[in-house]
Amino acid sequence: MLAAREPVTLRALVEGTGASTMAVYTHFGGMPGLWSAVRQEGFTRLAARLAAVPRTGDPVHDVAAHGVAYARNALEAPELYRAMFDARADLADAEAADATFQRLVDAVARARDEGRLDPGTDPLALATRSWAAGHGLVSLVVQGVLPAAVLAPQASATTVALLTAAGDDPDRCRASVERAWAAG
Amino acid sequence: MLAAREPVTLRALVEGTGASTMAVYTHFGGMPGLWSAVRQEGFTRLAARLAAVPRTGDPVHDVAAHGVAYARNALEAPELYRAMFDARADLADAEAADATFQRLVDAVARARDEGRLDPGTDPLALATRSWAAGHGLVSLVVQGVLPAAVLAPQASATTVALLTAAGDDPDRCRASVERAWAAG
DNA sequence: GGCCGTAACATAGCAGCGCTATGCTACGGT
DNA sequence: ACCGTAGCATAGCGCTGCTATGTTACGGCC
Repeated sequence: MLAAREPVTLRALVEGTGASTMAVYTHFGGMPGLWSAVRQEGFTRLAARLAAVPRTGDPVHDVAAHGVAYARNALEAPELYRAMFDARADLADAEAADATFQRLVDAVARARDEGRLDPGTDPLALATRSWAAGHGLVSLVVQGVLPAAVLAPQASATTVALLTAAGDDPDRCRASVERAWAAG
Repeated sequence: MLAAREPVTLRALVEGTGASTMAVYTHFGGMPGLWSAVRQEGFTRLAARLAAVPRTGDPVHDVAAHGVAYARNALEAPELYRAMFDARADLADAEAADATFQRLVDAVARARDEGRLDPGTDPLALATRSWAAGHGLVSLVVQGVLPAAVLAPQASATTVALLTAAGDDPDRCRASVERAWAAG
């Protein structure tokens, strides 16, 4: 129904399922609970995506690969991505989202610890910066403001800029990041 | 009503105004039209903000100043910013939004033409990159996912990274950008 | 100056929404 | 064999955006 742009109403949901509207209240407690479950499903899928990113010998590539996985997850289920960051429902499952975000923080920390980034780099701050930039790009694409074709080159360029500013060698960084986007 | 987190309903809107629900249909054609007008007002205010950014002798500072104005506009009316990018209403006033965005493109082009950025810099691409990153950061802050305190340092760092990657001198860039954020 | 066409509005009521009170039904423990 | 409980179907509540209809007030025309 999300993909078909149909309004998601309680009555339309149960129609054809043989169940009544009460089933939604038994299992989800109401429409807000159902939306919350949908959002949680979105974070679960994203977490699975990021967990599937392999750890290679190139930590900068791995950081970029997290971004690729993030973008692919959003583009393959844009409605779910939009629901995840919908403003009308407060996201109470912040701990699950935080755990997922921590994977990116760890990847950044590894790139620093293995000497690709400045020793003084704050992994949390850089990961936050990268996530925010990627989120903005993905949001605008998912919403149709920007065409999907700009996502890969823009995300790639932004990642290179952020990691280069954090100390990585520009050429080496570009190679690592573009390899991640080419593979994804 | 947006600021008070109250649901914006037709009947609640006209209550106390002496008008009836029909006035909304006469002037806006319905609730979607009213939301569209609200969003357009948001873009109008943003355009006014960006138009008020003075042109100084430092084009990189001016680029960053556009970001500062963008962020201030969003933080001073977060509900309006959220409405502007609400997914449930398609934004048909894309031409107005484009005209506003063009200001940033022009600022980037000036920074390139005055020699601060690489001659091969694509102003549209770099402006898009900057806007997307800023939009992501502002969205997460406005939605309460990130604390407001991280906005200035993160936006500043991202801007420096993007403009440095485009060819500006790192130290000079940092000085220009941080001066913009300190002034804003 | 008297008339009317039109634009704007108030009123009442429509279908649809999320939600809940109530009663039925089918299952598991004693 | 019994009953307590979990789950669900039904009916209906208040509210939503919206519309059909009647009313009013203003501006152009003879």
